[in-house]
Amino acid sequence: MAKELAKQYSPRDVEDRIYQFWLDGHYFHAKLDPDKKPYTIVIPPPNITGQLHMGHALDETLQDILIRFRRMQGYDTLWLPGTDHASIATEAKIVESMKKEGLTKDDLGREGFLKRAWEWKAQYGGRIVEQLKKLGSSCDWERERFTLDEGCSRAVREVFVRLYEKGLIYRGERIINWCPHCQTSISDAEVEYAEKDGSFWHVRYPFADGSGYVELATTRPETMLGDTAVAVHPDDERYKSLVGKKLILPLVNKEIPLIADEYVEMDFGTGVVKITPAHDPNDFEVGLRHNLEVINVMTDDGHMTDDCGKYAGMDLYECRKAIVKDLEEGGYLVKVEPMKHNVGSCYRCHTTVEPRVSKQWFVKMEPLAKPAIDIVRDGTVKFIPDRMSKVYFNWMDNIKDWCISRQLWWGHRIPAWYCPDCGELIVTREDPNACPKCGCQNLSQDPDTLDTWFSSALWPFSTLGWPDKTPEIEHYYPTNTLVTGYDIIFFWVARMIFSACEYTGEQPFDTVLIHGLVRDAQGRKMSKSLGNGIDPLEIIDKYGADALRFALATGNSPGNDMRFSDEKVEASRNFANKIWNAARFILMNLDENEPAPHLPDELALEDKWILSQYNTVVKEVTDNLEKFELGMAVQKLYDFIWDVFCDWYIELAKIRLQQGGEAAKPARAVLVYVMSNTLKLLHPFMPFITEEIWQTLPHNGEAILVSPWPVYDAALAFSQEEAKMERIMRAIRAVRNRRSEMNVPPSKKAHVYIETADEETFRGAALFFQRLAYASDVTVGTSFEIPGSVLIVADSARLYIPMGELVDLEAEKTRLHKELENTQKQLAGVQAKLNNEQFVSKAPAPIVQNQRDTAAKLEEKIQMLEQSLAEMNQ
RNA sequence: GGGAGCAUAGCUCAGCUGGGAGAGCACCUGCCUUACAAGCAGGGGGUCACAGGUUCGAGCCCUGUUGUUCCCACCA
Repeated sequence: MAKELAKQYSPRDVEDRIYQFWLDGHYFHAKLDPDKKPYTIVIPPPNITGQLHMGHALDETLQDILIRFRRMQGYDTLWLPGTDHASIATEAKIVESMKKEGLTKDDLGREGFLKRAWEWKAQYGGRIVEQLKKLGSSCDWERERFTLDEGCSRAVREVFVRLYEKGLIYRGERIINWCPHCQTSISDAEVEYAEKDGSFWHVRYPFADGSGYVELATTRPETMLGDTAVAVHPDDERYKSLVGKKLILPLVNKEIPLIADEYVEMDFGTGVVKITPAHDPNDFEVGLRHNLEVINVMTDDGHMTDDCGKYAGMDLYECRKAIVKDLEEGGYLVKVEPMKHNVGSCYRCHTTVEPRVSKQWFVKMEPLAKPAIDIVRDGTVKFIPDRMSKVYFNWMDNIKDWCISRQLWWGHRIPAWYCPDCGELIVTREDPNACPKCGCQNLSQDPDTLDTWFSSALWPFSTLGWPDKTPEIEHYYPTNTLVTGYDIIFFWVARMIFSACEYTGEQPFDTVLIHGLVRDAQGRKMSKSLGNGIDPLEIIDKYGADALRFALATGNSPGNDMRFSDEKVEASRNFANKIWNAARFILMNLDENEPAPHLPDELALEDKWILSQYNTVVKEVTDNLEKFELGMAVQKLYDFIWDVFCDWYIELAKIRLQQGGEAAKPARAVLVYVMSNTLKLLHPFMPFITEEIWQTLPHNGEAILVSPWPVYDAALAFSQEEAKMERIMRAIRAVRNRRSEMNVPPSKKAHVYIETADEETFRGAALFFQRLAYASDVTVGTSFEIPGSVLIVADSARLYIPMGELVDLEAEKTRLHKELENTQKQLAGVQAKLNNEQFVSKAPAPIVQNQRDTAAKLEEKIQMLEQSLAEMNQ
């Protein structure tokens, strides 16, 4: 009985059903089986504010491929999913939604705000998770985590306290990056620099004693209100004698000193720099060296402070204009030059960040960085591709202290309390009731929260129960592979590595698989502002998740960006359809009681050939996957399934299938065997369609995703049969080729005479020629003389096809001459190599042998061509 | 200023430890050959950016040049 399948594969009818089937079977759930080797991946937790984009799609696809592969190989696999609370992004969203109701954070208060945030999380935080499922991600949803859940929060607290106790966390006034829009400090890593057009204002600062002035230049005139010195280089002859004199700060009319500091570059501009310790990192350092006053002129939301006189309350850019105008009117402005300079902006909201002195919490990085550098240098943690470790080293070698406090409410609150009476600072694992020093009970907790990345840094172990020694930590930690994009090596990967070294004493994972960005068809970064983003969900809807996954995996190599286009998905969709139809064909031909895949005792030549080819694919694909060469693995499967299995084997199998009876049995068995095992190899890449088809085919076991991964089988290596089959295939291609060149329609069949020394092989292949080379009849012999026939010379046979009226003897001669010449040229090339003493003695034996074989084939062909030409001339 | 990637067919890109120059799309020719026209068969098309070097042999390794993209640092 033939089972009926639709002519075209329809992912929509399959995917949700199959996914539910997997969920119902709890196949994704890690069983914590101590007898099995674990394989663990922790997901890069997407933001709860996130919408699935192509970057996620790629990231998830790669992880799912690895997890499914290892699961089938028999590992106890855990793919641990979860989401990130995304402090800045989420808080911004909540504030935004409150704004619509005319509410501010202060209106609601901290508690009210947090309540609202948790409500928002409950409503929308799961959206991204549902979207991940559409991709087919086989995460262990029963272990889903959230960076702000109880366990992760406990880990955060533990780490904070430990670092504090160790003296690696400190609080201090430092210059930090301030985002006036998000109204919080951000870390150095969170600033993006871009070159922008600006102006260079040249200004005169007069000496207090009226003895002239110095000229300096600035790109940010508004900061001059916070100037507390002007600096020159100590060796600068122009100014040496003037150092120590007082200058009048224009507009402010305050005296500031002219100081000497090596930081100043003599050759740049006028060699004079205004020093604003509160608003420039370098100036801050200068200020420390010279004990200068630090005057903050900017408010949290980017306006001038009340101390700024007439400029107070202006927004920075308003103020800049006003100051420039006043400088001009006061005769201080010398000139304005256009200038390109790098401006930092907030990675979340892209507002220009302002350097600003502020009291913040920092992690002392140097002691933490060292072990983290070593563990990568000694290979315990490997980056793929390797060059990414250079990016890592570069950052770690020049690491600066990490500003971890944020002036936000949504996040892990800093576990520090201040005593109003004695000023004691209390940092503890349990919330304190009273000051341990003076007993005061009126403690106040630090209002700040921690950088989101502080909790993400602990993700590989906080999710497994750390700091407790849970069975999960024991079994699944250290995890194995981390898959992520190169854009977050600093934010996340580096911080996980040093965190793991410090707190767990082990690497968080052994391999970091880095992928690139998914760009649009023109190679542009996908972005909201450009509106060129491609929605993975729309692609899934249109082409299916398998097609999307396949498109993302194909031609993708570690660390490199890739372009995404509809054409690519279409090609993948077509491939899915090809597989679907191959399955449909096989099913059409199966007996009602076809047994599960097994190999018959009697195998035909073509059976051995396909099994041998399949066997090679098993080996290579497994090998590729183990080496994280996913793009290569997928390419091999594509080629094998389409070009080898479908285009040749299925066509050859049709012969016996149509004969029916006993002849059909082994063909059916081999079809089912190769098909279902190839589906297994393809399953990590295209999970839905492979499961769907596998379930329809005769099979053992519950589901393909938990079926054993195929292994290389020496018993299936049939090299002689492969060689024989190749010979036949070459002859068939040669016939097709000739007929095509002569524009003979397929409907015009013709008798084919095969003249060969290897009669046995070709006699056995007679039906192949009928089926695949448009032969009406096939006669095999050692010598023929067929007048008025087309002559085709393959390397091991001459084929005559009588086609009377179509044959132009002279044209045939010319063609054969040309072919002879070409073949002779080829042979000459090969022989040149073989005659080279150096080549023969130095090249590896298999390479030399290969050249000898090629020469033999060419010689054989030349001989046949010459013979043919001689016969034609008679 | 420092570092990295990329440059292969008209387009997009594979090419793993050096030995066959490849795929998809596009193009041309012929086919509805009952699994698949989302298909089948055949075809054209490349100085592997340029110049040197190492090697029996280089798209691949080394040096330099050009073009291009990115990352880091940052001179006000």
